[in-house]
Amino acid sequence: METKYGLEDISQATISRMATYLRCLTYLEQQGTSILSSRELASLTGASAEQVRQDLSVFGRFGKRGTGYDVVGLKTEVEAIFGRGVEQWKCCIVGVGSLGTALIESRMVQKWGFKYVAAFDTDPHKIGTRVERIPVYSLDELKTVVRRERVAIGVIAVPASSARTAARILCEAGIRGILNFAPQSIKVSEKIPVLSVDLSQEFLKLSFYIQRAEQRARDEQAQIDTASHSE
Amino acid sequence: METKYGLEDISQATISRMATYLRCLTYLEQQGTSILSSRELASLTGASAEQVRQDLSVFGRFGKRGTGYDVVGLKTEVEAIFGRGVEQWKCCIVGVGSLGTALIESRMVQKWGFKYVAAFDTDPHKIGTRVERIPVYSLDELKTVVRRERVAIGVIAVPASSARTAARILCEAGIRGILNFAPQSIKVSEKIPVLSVDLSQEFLKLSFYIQRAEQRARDEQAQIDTASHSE
DNA sequence: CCATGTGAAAACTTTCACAGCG
DNA sequence: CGCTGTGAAAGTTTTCACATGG
Repeated sequence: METKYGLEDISQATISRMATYLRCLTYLEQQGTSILSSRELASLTGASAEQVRQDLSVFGRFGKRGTGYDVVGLKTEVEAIFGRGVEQWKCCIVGVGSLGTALIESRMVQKWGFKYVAAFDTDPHKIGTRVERIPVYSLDELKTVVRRERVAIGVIAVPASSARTAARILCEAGIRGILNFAPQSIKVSEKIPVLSVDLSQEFLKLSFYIQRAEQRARDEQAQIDTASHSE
Repeated sequence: METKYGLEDISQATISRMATYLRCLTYLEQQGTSILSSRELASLTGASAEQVRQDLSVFGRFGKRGTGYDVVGLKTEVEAIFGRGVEQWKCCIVGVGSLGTALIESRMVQKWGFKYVAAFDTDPHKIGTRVERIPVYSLDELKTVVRRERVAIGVIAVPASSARTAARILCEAGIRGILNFAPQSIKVSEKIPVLSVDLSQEFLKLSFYIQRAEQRARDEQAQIDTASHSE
């Protein structure tokens, strides 16, 4: 039951893959699968089998040689790595626009031990209402509420122009980490982790990959044409 | 004006940073900044100055030695790299739940040359309505509409259990790329790029970083305590 | 003199190959 | 015998150092 690991020197890529493994393990558990090999987990997640083993070995030895991994056991270990069981992560949302509302409504997050306890906005029409039972407060109340409720994670879902102000207030309130959905890079104290997700950037990246894929297809076609021509 | 580049062998990390540079350049253009150095762009984006120069050098030589980069000129070049100007990217959304609606309502995407032209759902109450002027069709009509409108990008915003079906239908309709917001890995033909964004995974990652940051802080504090004790 | 652009070194990540164990 | 766990090799990315040119 020892899950001893120095939390340092673990690459972002490893953490991303660990999160993906966890999602797959949950799915497999629901399916009733009890044992799986690194190869199977690899093919489900798009990684290589060696990479799966390497990633897991950073945190401990969870498998049985000759057999593989116990799905439930490994899932429990990976959940522990992500802090599940240690605590219920209380979250708040700053910005109750369509994205903020969507984030609250998508209950995805509850499944992993996260829980929204408050939302904040500057719009007087929204203040005092509730979104899925979560009360919407004025931004002025943020510090008080975050401190009182001991909110751990602040989710920024405001326009880019207000993002930095939101981050500053959250930090002053003693937030422990920030998830930023505004298309604006955020700088706070080194001690507060900030993770930014820029949805429009994903569209840009995809359009690049599309162009590249289509360019490759054209190149291949050209090669086939040349080959058949020289026959 | 030459923007010649082999679109191959460019790392995902470089593309992500390029998208971030583009966001900053747009911001700087609005601010009225006309010239900037690699160092300034680096500090705005969190990369290093060398990395900025290395990234840009993959695509061409856009700067003036001793001076820096012309904001508008560089922005135009980077936009071209992402396919801006080449075409208006037509998008469709599969799944008009809160996330799908939020994606349509957040106009962020229009700014970069993307445009929603259709949405699809299986809910009879939604079919025939409009979300921000975008018509909602039945999923059965997807192939016809995507082909007719020559939709380039399909955005999946359905629950995990329906994601693969959605992807399959999109591919059959001749979509050129997929942006997947469902917490489910998607496998399609090698030729169709798929980019997945799993929001709940971001929460998990953040909780890991919070634990690590707090562990570090405790370790540092312990060292200070030890040091002062041995005095 | 300044900041870019770029080979080369350092650091890091992934893959390989196989020892070790159920 | 099969699959994990792991050092070492191969490959990739980042940083360094400096030549180059406005």
